[in-house]
Amino acid sequence: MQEVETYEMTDIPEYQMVSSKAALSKALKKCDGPAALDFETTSLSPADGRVRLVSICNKRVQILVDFDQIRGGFNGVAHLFGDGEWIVFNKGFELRWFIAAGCPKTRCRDVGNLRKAILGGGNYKLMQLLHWDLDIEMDKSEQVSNWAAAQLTQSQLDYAYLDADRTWRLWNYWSDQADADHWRCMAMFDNMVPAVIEMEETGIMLDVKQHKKLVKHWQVIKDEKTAAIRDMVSEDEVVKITSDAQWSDYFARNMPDSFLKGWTRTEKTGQLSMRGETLRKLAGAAPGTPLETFFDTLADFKTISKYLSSFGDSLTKKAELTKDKRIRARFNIGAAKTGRFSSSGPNLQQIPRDKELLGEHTSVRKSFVAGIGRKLVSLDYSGIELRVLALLSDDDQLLQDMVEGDIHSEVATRITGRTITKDSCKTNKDDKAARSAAKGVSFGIIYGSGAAGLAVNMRTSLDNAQGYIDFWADRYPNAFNLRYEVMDEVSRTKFIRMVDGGTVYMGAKPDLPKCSNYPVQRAALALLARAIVRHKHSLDALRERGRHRLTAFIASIHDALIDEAASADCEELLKIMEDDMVQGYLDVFPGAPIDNLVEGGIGPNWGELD
DNA sequence: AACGAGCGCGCG
DNA sequence: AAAGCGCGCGCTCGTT
Repeated sequence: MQEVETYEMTDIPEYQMVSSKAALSKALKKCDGPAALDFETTSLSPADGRVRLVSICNKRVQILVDFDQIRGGFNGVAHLFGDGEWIVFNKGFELRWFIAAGCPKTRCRDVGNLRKAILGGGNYKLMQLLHWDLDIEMDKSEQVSNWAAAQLTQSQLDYAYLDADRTWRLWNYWSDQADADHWRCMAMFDNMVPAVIEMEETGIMLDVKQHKKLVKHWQVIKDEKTAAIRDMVSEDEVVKITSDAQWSDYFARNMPDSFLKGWTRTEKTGQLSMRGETLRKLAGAAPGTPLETFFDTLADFKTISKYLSSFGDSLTKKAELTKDKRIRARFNIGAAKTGRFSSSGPNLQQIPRDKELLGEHTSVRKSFVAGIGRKLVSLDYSGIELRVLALLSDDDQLLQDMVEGDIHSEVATRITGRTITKDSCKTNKDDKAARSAAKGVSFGIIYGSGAAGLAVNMRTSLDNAQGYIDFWADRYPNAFNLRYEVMDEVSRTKFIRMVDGGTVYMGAKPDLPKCSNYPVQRAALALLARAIVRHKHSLDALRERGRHRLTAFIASIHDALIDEAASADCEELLKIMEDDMVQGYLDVFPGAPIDNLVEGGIGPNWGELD
């Protein structure tokens, strides 16, 4: 309490209160160019709240508007903002309120996105940026105060105005450093906001009954595994079977040094690693012994526990919180350093693929369904990172192998010396293993791996790994050399310039090997961004003409788009989506080959799309 | 009780 | 000179 009262008035810049439509109109006209804008609202969502205050700040105008003083409130005057250019932080928030007020075309630009265009992505709060960029400390204690109160306190008003002031200063700071390409990149991020709002508001339906059945089954398995483990190790020896640290202590106490010697250790604390992969390896090293059973059972337990804690009741509960049983996750634009999206609350980008789980086919994605009378429509860019690598590095051989066939089979064929195809992998186990190894090599190369890393990851000798790399570098010299060009650029400039015009700052002492994949990952994001914007426009145009009334954009997962639509509309929608994705790719790589670029289909749920 | 570090693991 | 990228989240455990 005391701290809030000692607020220093000298810190508050001067601003005018505006409480009439006429005064607001006059002030907005006076802005004459971009101005920072910030809302204080009575709730986080337009569905159950209203805009109480807007603060506006640029060189000419510094005002705070109380919409409770204006007839019709914010919604009655929102159209007055139609001519302006509004600088905001977290555009998704402000734009939602403009959309709800019937003004979806209001021009908002996100200062966070300008920063991302220059430094690279991240998921930051305004307070952090003010601290890092302007060395300003902000008191956010009023942020959650009651913005519906009849009489707002002076402290609330000052707080509300300050946000616009700070946003404006941040905007000036970053505009001064932006070049034309940075502005182009900022627009790429900004333009995705309407599509993201649609995805976040629509959500994806969970078949709660189906999912509960699945979770119940997992629970039975977990109970079995728990009992089996407890038969072998009592509570006296390991109190908590979910504790990796306790298992580490237990094995350190009970196993001979010869056994412990080869056990992988954790990075920071040097404990015995309890990764599933490590446990499986230990099991494999003791065939036919109780130890094999034990390590396998512990690994099984960890797997099923992961599914239960990450993809079990937490998803059901999220769905049951809503009336329509839909899960509404967030899609955070430019949240990754490379500019990729992240997803949170829940993270829909990490829902398990269908697979054999402990000996039986398991599909979590089947729990994510289309509504009644509807289907899901989904397309992926196929092998987009390798394709992008070929295009960025101008590697004709890699491009040809990507476009004309199956690159992993191609590499496998060259490495083994015998012809391997996707078909031959279906019948020949060795071919399948060789193709999988080839895949490992190509991904290793994309991620800038050396022979040592590749050897560990592929569980092969250093010589073998080096041989693979040599082969790859020989066949795809331009693609292979891209990493050296990127590292050279970073060591000279500390920045990487991306295909969309943005730059990524790698720090004063850049970690060179880390960044060789950044331009590739970023280019894949850039073409997805173009596809997202195009697709949103396509859907809006259809719906404005009264068609596709039930169609909605519901998700984007790195290289994929997902829609939900009335069954009768799906075939047409699939074609539209395909076109939007192809054109998005061509926006970034004009004239590039489009053969076999996208794949996917239509289905009743996320697990069955064909 | 709240928080951060460390670990592990799901996805592209 | 080196050298496998990018996320979010659940859990445990020590600290405050």
